[in-house]
Amino acid sequence: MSNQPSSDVSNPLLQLENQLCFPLYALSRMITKAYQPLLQELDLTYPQYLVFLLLWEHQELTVKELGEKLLLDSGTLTPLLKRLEQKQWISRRRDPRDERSVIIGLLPAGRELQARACQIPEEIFAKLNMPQADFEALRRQLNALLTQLA
Amino acid sequence: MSNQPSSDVSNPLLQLENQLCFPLYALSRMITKAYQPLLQELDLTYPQYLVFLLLWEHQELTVKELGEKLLLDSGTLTPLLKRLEQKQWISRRRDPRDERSVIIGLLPAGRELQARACQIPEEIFAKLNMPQADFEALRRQLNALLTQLA
DNA sequence: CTTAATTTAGTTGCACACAATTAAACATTA
DNA sequence: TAATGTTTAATTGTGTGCAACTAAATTAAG
Repeated sequence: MSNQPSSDVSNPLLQLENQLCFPLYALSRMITKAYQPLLQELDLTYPQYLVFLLLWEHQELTVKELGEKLLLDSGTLTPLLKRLEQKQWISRRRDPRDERSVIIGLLPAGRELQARACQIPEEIFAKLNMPQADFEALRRQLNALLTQLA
Repeated sequence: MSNQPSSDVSNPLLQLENQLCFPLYALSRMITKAYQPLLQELDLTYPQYLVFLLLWEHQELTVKELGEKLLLDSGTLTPLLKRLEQKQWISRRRDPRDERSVIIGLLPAGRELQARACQIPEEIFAKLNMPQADFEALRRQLNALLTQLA
């Protein structure tokens, strides 16, 4: 006759509250949503922004390399990259030394996006409203878990 | 003349490595992928599993309540719930006291899924291969950040 | 050199996510 | 109570994610 959540077969391990997966899933989406208004001004989606972070740093990467770094496969990347190609922000060409590979490069308009994006990290950090130390600690912890699992 | 990543305009704040968002995004997808083979045996997707976690605990919830708890809107939930209704796992009916609301309830087949799901949390925990204390600490930290931002 | 295996992108199909809009039911207020 | 505003789902359209499959190029084995 207890005043339980209303089920007598309630398994604490099966409660949303006690999952690790859910806050990861929800936080990931919330942070993506925090980026959205900033990225909208650049006409970029969040995964497209991640691709550009890599291209701004490396100039050229194959689809395979992008997939390894972002943990995304060609089923996701190919249509995404084709949309960026249509906007003339990136180039796609076969590697002449290995025709299986497609090399993604920055076009001038894509390179110029960097200047407009460079304030985004600070603006996001301000939105999060977290102490810098907590931010760094969490980032390192999540990165460690990520490389351990990948 | 330094041996930089190959760009002279490289902004550390714009490197994938230094983002908090990326490990969250990638970890979330990796954990979803870890659930996939277990959920496949129940013919469930990961977001559908989250809906059932709530329904097993609360028996009945409106679409609005599900959306508040999962941070999802009706554009995501309505088609997802209709698929579960087609499988005869849940019921969807208007609240007679407020015809705007749709009440989602468990049907017998949906309730019986719980017995088959109850080993999943342990199996996932084993896959993660993390000390229990780390798991709990991370879960609490992410939940705190989530409620702070939401 | 030829066959078999592997690697790499692309394609297809399905299920989210979410912004934007619509429509019905309910609440408020003049 | 009539007009206005709010709440709640549903709908539409776009863009991921990802499993499964295909096809072309390369490599390895015999």
